[in-house]
Amino acid sequence: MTIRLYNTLAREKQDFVPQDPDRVTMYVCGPTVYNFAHIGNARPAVIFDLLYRVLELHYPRVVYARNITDVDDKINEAAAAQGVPISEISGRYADAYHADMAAIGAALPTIEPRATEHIEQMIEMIRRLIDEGHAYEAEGHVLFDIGSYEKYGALSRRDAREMVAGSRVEVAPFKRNPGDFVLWKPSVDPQPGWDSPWGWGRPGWHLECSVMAETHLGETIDIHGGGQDLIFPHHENEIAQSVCSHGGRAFARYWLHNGFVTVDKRKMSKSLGNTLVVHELLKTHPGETLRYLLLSAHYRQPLDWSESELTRAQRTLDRLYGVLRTASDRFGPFEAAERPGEAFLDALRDDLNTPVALAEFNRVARQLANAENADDARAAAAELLADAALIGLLQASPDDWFGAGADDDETARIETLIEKRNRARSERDFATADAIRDELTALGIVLEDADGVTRWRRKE
RNA sequence: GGCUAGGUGGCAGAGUGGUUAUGCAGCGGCCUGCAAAGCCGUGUACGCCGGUUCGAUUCCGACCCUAGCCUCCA
Repeated sequence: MTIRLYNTLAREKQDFVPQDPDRVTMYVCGPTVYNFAHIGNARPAVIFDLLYRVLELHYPRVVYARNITDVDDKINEAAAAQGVPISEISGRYADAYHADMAAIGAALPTIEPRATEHIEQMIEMIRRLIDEGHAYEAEGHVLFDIGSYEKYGALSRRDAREMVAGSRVEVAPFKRNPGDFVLWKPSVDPQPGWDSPWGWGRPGWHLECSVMAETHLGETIDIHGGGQDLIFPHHENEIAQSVCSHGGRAFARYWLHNGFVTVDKRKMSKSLGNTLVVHELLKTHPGETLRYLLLSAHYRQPLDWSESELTRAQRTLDRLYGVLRTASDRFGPFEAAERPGEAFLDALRDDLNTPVALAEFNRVARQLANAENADDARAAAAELLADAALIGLLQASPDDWFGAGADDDETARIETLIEKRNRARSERDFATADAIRDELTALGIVLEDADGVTRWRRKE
């Protein structure tokens, strides 16, 4: 019954106890919209959306905020390179992000704040930090003084002093401490900017998440999620900004971090040139296949992406849809149960153990395949469909899944051939029947004769 | 160098101090005119070396290997 979550702050699984059970709050770092999302960006979207769905089953109100970073130097570069305003870049890729995430079943969050709509609140937070002695102005910049926050480094378990030695970048001369980070920086002409007490400029990247979380969720939030690479410095900095501008009160109570999607065991990155863009993957694979693969490993583990793994995910889904189709024809129609199965839910409540949940899912599917009467079939299907709805799989109709892409004319042609073949079969003219089947095979159509019915599916 | 995850059967991937994960592939069988689909059966896996224990893949220690963060990054 209890939801258990691995809290990076404590480095252990803990029982999840919300501050206010009537309003659970969750914030997840969203995309910087300067390009198409890659499959690594999709992982947190899918994982935290699933967590949100699980939480919704247990609490009357869950507020999930996931930001869109629409002011950032990378957006500026892309805009400059293409000679268009930054809003065109951020608008285009925010739309693409929404379309791609919808295709893999990751719903929109409750709130999707945009950085550019919170400049006023950002300036306000900076002002508070300066007033409290946590930030200082230097050469048009405003910097956070990490020396002013004793617990800096608690999340990443890093010592700020060591970072001097480890620092591989040149430190700006006006910083008091090499680890001090920018809250506000000056803009020059083509760059976007806003008026502020410190001159015309733009906010630092870390600031927006603190501000948007505060604006929409309050000072202390229940859950904060993001990729493991954000632990340092991004999340560390968020904590510093929020705690110091909130009179020392906690920022987030449970910190969750997803592992990376890798290619050939290496983290996907622009510099390695191994990014796989969701937009492209969707041209050759259904969104559910991408989703199944994303869920097949535990969210904190690395997930090595490959075409062969995608094929496996696809085959597993083919079997699940096949079982559902056959059972529906025999005993359907089916209706989903009100709640997913308990074993399935237990797996998800245990730090979102999706591999165990999927094992349970497959077990229920086998029960459905083995059902010998309508009651057993309906019971198994009800559970399977409720599980499927929660985890976002089997959301297509089996016929669409197997016949995807077939237009009406083609469907009619295929069915005519099937009728012809079945006439031949009933006359025991197997030579003709097999010739027709071969003809269909050549068209990429596979036939299945079962329960006195011939079903067909497209085979790639 | 500092910090953090990992190393499980052919592959992917959970988990556990002593008993079947699950999926994909393979093999055998049932079913089928033959197939396909589905179902049933099948494989003594837990990096290496020590230690604790009646018993360790699971706990402890050392070692080897891999990836990640320390710089923008999901």
